[in-house]
Amino acid sequence: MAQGNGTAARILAVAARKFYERGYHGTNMRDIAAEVGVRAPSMYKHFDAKQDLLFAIAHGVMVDLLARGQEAVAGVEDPADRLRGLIHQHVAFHCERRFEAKVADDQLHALDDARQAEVIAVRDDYERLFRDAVEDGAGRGWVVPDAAVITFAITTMASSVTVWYREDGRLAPSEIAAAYADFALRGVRA
Amino acid sequence: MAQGNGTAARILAVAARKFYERGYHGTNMRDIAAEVGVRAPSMYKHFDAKQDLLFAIAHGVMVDLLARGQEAVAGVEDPADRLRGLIHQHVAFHCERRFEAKVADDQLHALDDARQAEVIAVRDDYERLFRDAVEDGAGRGWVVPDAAVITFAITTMASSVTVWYREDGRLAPSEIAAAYADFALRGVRA
DNA sequence: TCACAAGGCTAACGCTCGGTAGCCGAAACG
DNA sequence: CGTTTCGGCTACCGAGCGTTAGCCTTGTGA
Repeated sequence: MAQGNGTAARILAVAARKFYERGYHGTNMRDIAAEVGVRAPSMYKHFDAKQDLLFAIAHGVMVDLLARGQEAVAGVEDPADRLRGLIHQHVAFHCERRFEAKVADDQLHALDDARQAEVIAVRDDYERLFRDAVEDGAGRGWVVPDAAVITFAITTMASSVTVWYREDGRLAPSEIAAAYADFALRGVRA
Repeated sequence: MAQGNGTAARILAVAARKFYERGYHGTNMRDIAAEVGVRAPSMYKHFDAKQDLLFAIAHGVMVDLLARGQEAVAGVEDPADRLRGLIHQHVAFHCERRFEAKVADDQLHALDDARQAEVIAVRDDYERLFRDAVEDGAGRGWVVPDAAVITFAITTMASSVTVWYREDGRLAPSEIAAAYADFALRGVRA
């Protein structure tokens, strides 16, 4: 989420959690406002429409995710190292920002076509980081029956931490990330 | 979906696809009715409330899934064979009934507590089939840092076909199922 | 000091939604 | 052959929704 404790940032933080819990259409502006500590009309001083909240959340988290993914692979040659770094970063990120991340995964259908396409374009760039690593690996003898299928399997599996991760849970994000990375890498390497 | 071409069955089939595409709260009764070829009030001759549609879809698909899972492991001793059979059946099922299956995964929040609990109870029984296989495997030297985490990773990954599988696609359900099962089994075995 | 911008508030609008009331034709059944 | 059931329909209701209008207080800068 955008930094800061300003009202706009708090609105986005609350909206992300509500959209995560009940979906975009299952959440109303009055509920968000109440939890922010404000009345619904006041939110329109910060955002023009409810859909802008969803777009800000989904687009913002995808842009951050892409940037972190690009950092993770920068200068790394070996595809196994690249894939491991990507998975590790992906899982840790999805633990720490699980509300926004899951909203960006599941609630895009509520955006109009143009904005949905804008978010998806960023997501496609991000997924390409994974697919490139998998395809490079396939060229070096990994077991990859279908690069798209395997790539999607890995990212989906790694995203699933958004469902169950808890800050006060038994496992730290980096432990979970390591477990997933190990699992996936064993899965593709002969 | 329940068999038959009766109006009730057609309502459920359309509702499942609409809930899949736009979510429960993003779908209205008039839209479902229009696609069934009927007016909204007529649907109340078959179901008492909108939520009953969601429950019928989610509970129905989970009950069927559990039954098929139990068949898949019946009489199979080796945990690797059991896990492979479970994944194979899970993936094929999620291809063939992707609308209902994804609705049962993602839309439970829209059910009241009692019905949500009822669906979750069936889902828990189903997941236990997988966890038992993973734990048995862990007892035989598989690489399982955390049985719950690995089990959830496998089922989530295998469920993800609901997002992209197409009936007219390049890969048949059983091919996809085999790819996932291979990947997962390599992931857990030393 | 005073104008203005920022950011709260209350009141309320117009629309959409899930659901109900009640009518009607056709099929099933005694 | 009459009657009941089934499953459509139209008309409509009441609630809740996103959003707007317009007012007021507070802080800021000329």
